[in-house]
Amino acid sequence: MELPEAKQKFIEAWGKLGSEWGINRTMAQVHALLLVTSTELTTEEIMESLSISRGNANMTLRDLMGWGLVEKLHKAGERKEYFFADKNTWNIARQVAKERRKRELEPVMKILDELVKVKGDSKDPEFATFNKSVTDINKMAKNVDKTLETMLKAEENWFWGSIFKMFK
Amino acid sequence: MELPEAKQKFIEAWGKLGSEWGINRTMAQVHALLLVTSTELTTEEIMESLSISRGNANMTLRDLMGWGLVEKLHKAGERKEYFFADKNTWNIARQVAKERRKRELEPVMKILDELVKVKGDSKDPEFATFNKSVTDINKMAKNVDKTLETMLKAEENWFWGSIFKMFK
DNA sequence: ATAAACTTTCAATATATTTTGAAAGTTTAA
DNA sequence: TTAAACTTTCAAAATATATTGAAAGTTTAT
Repeated sequence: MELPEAKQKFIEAWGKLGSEWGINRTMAQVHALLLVTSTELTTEEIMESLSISRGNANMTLRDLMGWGLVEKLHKAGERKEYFFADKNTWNIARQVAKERRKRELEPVMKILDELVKVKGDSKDPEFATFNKSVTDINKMAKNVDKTLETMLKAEENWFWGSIFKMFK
Repeated sequence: MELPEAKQKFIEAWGKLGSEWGINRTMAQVHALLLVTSTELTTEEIMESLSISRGNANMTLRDLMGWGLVEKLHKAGERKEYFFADKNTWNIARQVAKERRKRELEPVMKILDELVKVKGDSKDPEFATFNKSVTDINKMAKNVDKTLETMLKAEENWFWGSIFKMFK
């Protein structure tokens, strides 16, 4: 397989994975493109390369910057903005974990905390079932949250090393 | 907050979280409804309770059974099918992890394995960048895969116990 | 000030996903 | 059989999400 075809395959695969995980396909594709490109790219080049419109490219790049996955730089004497992605996979994973935790896990945990407090007759099977499910899910959410917190603080080797210890 | 309102809130929250993670909202809501209901429910009751059509209820329940999150049972002397959800949170997490691993991680890993093999001139920055990104992502994917495998085999206490050791 | 170079916005449009509901299919009891 | 009770299917409709592109906005150089 030649490099351009391989890049194309990577962009497609990353786009598909992204869309399966609630990240818009174009956003994942722009990210993928920047990951496999050694130079910084302009909006123009990204539009061209992925056949997307200016508006789409602009919004997507802003989103990616909002996620902390892409940065822009200005070259001396030029007015165009150049974009590049952090290529450190560990940073990418941490950044995604950080954002999703904030955007999705936190709001759900807030609701669960409310629901755990709901009082009722523990003899009532409906209440008992509700209470058990909500309490259990709340505990798991807290475990996930703590694990993510650890991951955010951790160095890559330490983190995977710890995971591997689980295999004994 | 009263129980019916609390159930409603839970169903909404679970539906929202699901849709942010690539699981269709209705599917997550039906699952949530079954999680907080002590009795088995018929298609009719689920349709009624969530205001969804028969077709939608039927397809969603089949999907949930496909994910291994819901089962049906037949009551003696009755023709209707009754549905209920496994209420063990750890089982739910494992089941979801298992399915998504098979449906999403495996196909991506297959592509990454191909892309890692692509040969090129290591003096060419374009090739070097491509190769590094793909190789790094492949490694992380393999780590995630192994962690999931461990999780699938593990008992709940052992798994979270191991995670907690990470905090020292 | 002006205009060229560039970026951002957003209403309109296109695309993708989900839902409906009525018809077709299946099973069971009599 | 037949018919009632129930489940499944799927084309059409509704809804939600993503994309376009031209106009408006901004910045910089002259």
